[in-house]
Amino acid sequence: MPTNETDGMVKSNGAGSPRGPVIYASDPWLPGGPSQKAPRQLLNESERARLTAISSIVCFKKGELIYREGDSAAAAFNIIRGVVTTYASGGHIAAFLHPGDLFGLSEEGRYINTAKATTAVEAYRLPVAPLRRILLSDADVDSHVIVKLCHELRQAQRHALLLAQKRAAARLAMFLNLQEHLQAARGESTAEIYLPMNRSTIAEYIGLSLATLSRTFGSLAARGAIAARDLHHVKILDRAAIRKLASLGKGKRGA
Amino acid sequence: MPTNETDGMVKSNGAGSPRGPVIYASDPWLPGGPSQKAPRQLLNESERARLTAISSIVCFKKGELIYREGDSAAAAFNIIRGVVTTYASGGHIAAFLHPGDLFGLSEEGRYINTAKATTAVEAYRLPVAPLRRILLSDADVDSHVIVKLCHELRQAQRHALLLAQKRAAARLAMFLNLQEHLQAARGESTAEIYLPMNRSTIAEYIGLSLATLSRTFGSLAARGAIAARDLHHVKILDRAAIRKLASLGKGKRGA
DNA sequence: CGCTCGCTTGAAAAATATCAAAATCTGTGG
DNA sequence: CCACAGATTTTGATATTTTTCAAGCGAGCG
Repeated sequence: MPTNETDGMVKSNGAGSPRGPVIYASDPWLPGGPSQKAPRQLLNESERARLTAISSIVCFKKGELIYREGDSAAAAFNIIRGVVTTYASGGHIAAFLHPGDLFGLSEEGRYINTAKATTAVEAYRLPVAPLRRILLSDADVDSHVIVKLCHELRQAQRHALLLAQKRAAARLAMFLNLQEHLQAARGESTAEIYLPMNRSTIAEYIGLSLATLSRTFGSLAARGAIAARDLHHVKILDRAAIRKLASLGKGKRGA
Repeated sequence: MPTNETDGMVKSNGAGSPRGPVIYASDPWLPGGPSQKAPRQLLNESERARLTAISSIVCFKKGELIYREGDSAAAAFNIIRGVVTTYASGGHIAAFLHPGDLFGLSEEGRYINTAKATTAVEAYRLPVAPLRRILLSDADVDSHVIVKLCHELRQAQRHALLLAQKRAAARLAMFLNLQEHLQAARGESTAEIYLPMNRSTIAEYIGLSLATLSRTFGSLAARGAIAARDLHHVKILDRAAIRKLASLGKGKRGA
């Protein structure tokens, strides 16, 4: 068994299941506070129906490996519920994926990164062969893929922007902003920021040591900028402070 | 005059000019040393002819601003000669663009970043209106755009990977590797790495202060890992050392 | 010639990494 | 529901690294 990519428990795609694959893409980076603007669903009914026909639903337990870099890519996934983390070669974290996100795509024959379930995950599993047939035959889906890629590109660029910050507090502030905007883009409440991943995962994502990240959380809380209900729920108390940290690294440098 | 986007000197698109727009995309991240594998041209003759028909050739002087974030996007560009640097909002550097690269695209109505000529630049200028017509009418070009976007996405992810490194030497080593691979992908010689941008630009790109970057260059040279012919030409002497630095941050941590 | 701009170098200060121990959380089994 | 074991997170002390501020150097240019 070269991969455990099929290890996820398979549920029948029957009654009571969601209505079919959903792909969201919208620009979550609106200036100012997060907006509740509804995300844009990229697939129309007919496209969704065709994708549903070839898909099954799989579940992964928290922490479970979904696929490993280099495994031959048998399927792509579309998240229904939960959060997935992808790791680039070298062990660094490439992205956090949420419901509506698509992953396991954009490789040629083999997966180019490793995917792990950060929380319990439920997802559509889309076998590549039929998926490719659909993509090739439908020009509309093609253009949706373009939109999705632009979306991911912006994400990656924001990640780079975050990592280019020199101060730990600036990185964490940008990270929190990012999560909040993504939440808003998904149509979820932004009363509180939900951080499904654990501290070491965040530390890796924003390029800090675990100890420094912990201290930085503490320092922001001590300053009254944020309040942590528990390890996975943070509230921004002083938005101006967070924004200032995030925008130009503690506001020392002139704009 | 809301934008100087048309300030570049316009050359007649006549005899002696290159044969038409060229878009390259290939995976420059082949393991091991750089390869001389030829880059893949994405456009066929007919596509190129149609793009040529709507394009003019423009030139920009070294340091000249090509367009600014927020300007209304009148045209995209395809580089013939020279290097362009794009700046994300906040002044951070998003990417370095080379001949065969396309930029000024993937915005909606307005440019989302700022582009500046890092060296003297010659480029095809593709007005958006006719360009859009071509893209909409041609499914093939569509799929080429997808390939190109995947390419840019990988680039951005590598940039993030680079920035996630904690030690300055590791970042610089990754940067040099990256430039070398890109050179190889473009079919240029890799006897020497050409760095068209100045030191502060590199410093921004890899998220270090100018002083630290300078010291790190010096330190790598002192260790015999690299040799700098001048500020824009570097040779890797000890490839193993560079690779070790680039792969796991000085090799302290187990794989 | 004197200028500015870009790069290097120096010294001190600040920030972060590292190593290690204590505290807290999570999930499991009784 | 409680107690326990293992994993995760916080906190502490110290060592490195990087930033910062400032001064020098050199090339290109008016």
